Amino acid sequence: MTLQMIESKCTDCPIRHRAVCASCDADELAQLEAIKYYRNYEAGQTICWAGDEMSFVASMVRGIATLSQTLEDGRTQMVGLLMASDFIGRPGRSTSSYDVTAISDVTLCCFRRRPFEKMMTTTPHVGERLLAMTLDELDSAREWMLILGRKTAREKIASLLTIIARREAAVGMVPVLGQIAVTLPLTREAMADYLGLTLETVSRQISALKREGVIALDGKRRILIPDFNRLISETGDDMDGGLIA
Amino acid sequence: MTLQMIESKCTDCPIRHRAVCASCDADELAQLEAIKYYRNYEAGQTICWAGDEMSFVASMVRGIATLSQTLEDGRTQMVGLLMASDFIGRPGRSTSSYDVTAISDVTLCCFRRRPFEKMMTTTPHVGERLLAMTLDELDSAREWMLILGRKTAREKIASLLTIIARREAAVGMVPVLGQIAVTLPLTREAMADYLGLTLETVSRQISALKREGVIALDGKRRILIPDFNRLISETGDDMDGGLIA
DNA sequence: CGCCCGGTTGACTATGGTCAATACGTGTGG
DNA sequence: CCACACGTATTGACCATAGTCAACCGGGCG
Repeated sequence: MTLQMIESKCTDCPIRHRAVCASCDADELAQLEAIKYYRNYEAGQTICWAGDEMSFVASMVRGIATLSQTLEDGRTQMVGLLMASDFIGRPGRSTSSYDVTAISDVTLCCFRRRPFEKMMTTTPHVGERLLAMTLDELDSAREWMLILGRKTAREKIASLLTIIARREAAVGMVPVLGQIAVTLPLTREAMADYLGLTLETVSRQISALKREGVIALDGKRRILIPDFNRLISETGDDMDGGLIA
Repeated sequence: MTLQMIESKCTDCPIRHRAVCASCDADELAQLEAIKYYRNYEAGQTICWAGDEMSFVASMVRGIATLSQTLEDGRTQMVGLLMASDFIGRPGRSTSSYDVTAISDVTLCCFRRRPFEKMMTTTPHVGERLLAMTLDELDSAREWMLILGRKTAREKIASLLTIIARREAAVGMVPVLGQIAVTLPLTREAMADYLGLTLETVSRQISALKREGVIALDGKRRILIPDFNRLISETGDDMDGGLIA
């Protein structure tokens, strides 16, 4: 049992300024406070199955979870990677469209569905923030469509690594001078499900990138990136830059 | 020059009840009316390029357009198919993230960006409706991720045909008894860009489905579906039904 | 100790991509 | 009117990338 972090005050919350509540004023925050409760999940637990009734929507407070779809013959495709401050659930729909799985220990800040939906119609900031977040999600989903549809296995791996590195950087993990380290929270199989590959192909491509010095491994899950631009040049994208000079 | 359909009154508009203005009341509609204007594009014209400054957001009134992304070596992936009532543009961002191309003659109902964004903060219904539409878009993007990442070429074609058939049905094209006809507005190349395939593979798979009697062609662009369930069984999805008993 | 899980690697195969020839329909100009 | 070119689609031969099946490795834990 890892039941830590039973936060109660929104004002102390680590995701206060990035989650769906980010632009709420004190009064709105109080309303949210009244309908919220925390839930914890252990690594590997399923948060919900596609088709399940969901009595709440939620913000990810801590940990990592995946959103995935499965064909009946077992092929699965991950369609979202949820990290701290991401939103779970769809206002206006009471069943989940996807399997949601905790892949590390996860803490959710849950809001009961009905009161939350009501709040969306009465207070402007929640809906506005949710729209902005949804538009961002849509952009990343479309970025993934490009990766899934048009990139080679090697480019897919490089793209995944740069995306995770950028997200970790955005959340505030400071890059060590010159050498960026990514703790990638995914098994080879999970990466495969994300990238539309098999786990063998993922393993082979990671080995190839390692062999050629594009990345280095520290254990199985920690990846060191000696030259971020080199990695970016393997993604097939524009060398637009963004993170790192 | 096909400058038809210069509608002016929102109340007569064919997309009045499905577009971003769907849930507006009379007063809100009047405000929109004040900032709107129409634009026409011919088949093949580019509405805007990725990175372009966009001074407006818009609703598709008529026609079909595509949203696509291109890698610098020319590989392109379509990330959205816009039909009547779909929304173009992203409030809060002034440049387009994607290439938008008219593939049939298109009429847009454009709203000047600034006033539109202002309206989003002052009137609730526009933002709410846009959120609902964006959530739907996100769902279809994720459905496409599954198709792109995990389906075979044959399943991809079958999936595309069922999706277009369902959308045409939703818009009100009545299926002929037993025999559904889909007028697919896409060239083989556009289908390939949508499905993450080459145009040759698209052509081969369509020929195969025709050879086996799953579909029949009427010209190059019109596809007859004698048994919709048969086609669904080729998509790899659940036989959940939905359209047609 | 031995099992299990996650990962790596190898040998072979299959699916879809590449390159190229051909067909078909439509509009243009001699 | 026909010849031609152009854009779109079809088909074939060959090939490359990634998938399949299987063996093996190494660490953690009962």
